Amino acid sequence: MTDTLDMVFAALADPTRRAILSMLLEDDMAVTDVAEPFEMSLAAISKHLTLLTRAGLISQEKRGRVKWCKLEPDGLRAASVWMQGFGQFEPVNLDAFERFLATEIPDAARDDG
Amino acid sequence: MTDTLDMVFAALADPTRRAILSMLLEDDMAVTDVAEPFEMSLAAISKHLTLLTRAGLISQEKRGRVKWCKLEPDGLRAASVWMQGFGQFEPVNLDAFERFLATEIPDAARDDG
DNA sequence: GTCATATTTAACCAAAAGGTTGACGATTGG
DNA sequence: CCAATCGTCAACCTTTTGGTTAAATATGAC
Repeated sequence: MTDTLDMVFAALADPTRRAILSMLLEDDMAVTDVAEPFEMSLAAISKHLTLLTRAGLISQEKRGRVKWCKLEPDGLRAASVWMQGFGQFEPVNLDAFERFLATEIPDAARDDG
Repeated sequence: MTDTLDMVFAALADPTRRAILSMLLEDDMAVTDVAEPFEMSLAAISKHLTLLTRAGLISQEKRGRVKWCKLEPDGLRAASVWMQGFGQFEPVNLDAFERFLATEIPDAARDDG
């Protein structure tokens, strides 16, 4: 599963990972905090996060001993374009979406603090 | 995997199934004809088609001994909506998000379109 | 009726997915 | 330094996925 579309769609196929993405929509989070609401081990969440990172849907940056997870909305672009091919759907307007995040959810749109 | 989004995204995660959907974009096809370009048994393709049907992405209608496969683009809608919002359980953001849809993506915000 | 065609089902298999626990390396704080 | 915290890795397990082949079912053609 090295193809981008394969990885993105597979990443989205799991409800835990979709929930993680929704959480990250509000704000960047540390791995431990991402894991907190789930009834599942930290190791399992860590694997989900690795998979989301490889799919390009999030990025992870280590600061001190804490690893911060950040949504990468642009990771959806290839999938969105593919779905557009089916006609009747509008593309996900990611540029506009990021502007939306910046104005409506200032914390989540921080670039560098 | 009974959740609709799970099934749709999982269905899209396989390159064979995406190729099948692309083929059906051009025209309805019989199972045998769908299978023809693939280097894989007819039984395998039959399973892929069953999965696509359960995900709501295609429908199959038997006429005589031939089973016709037809694209159901509307099956992508839930996935498309999820991707637009990148998640849906943020009550605070919903109003703003709909305003966002209305201004940036007029077509997608139609209720009866 | 018999044979060919279209498709599914059953039994099987290897590999991948998703989870567990426990040990480990890195970092921070007292 | 020592202990606690953060996160990953390794080993393992079970279930699902994606494929195979062979047999079965249903229909059409002659």
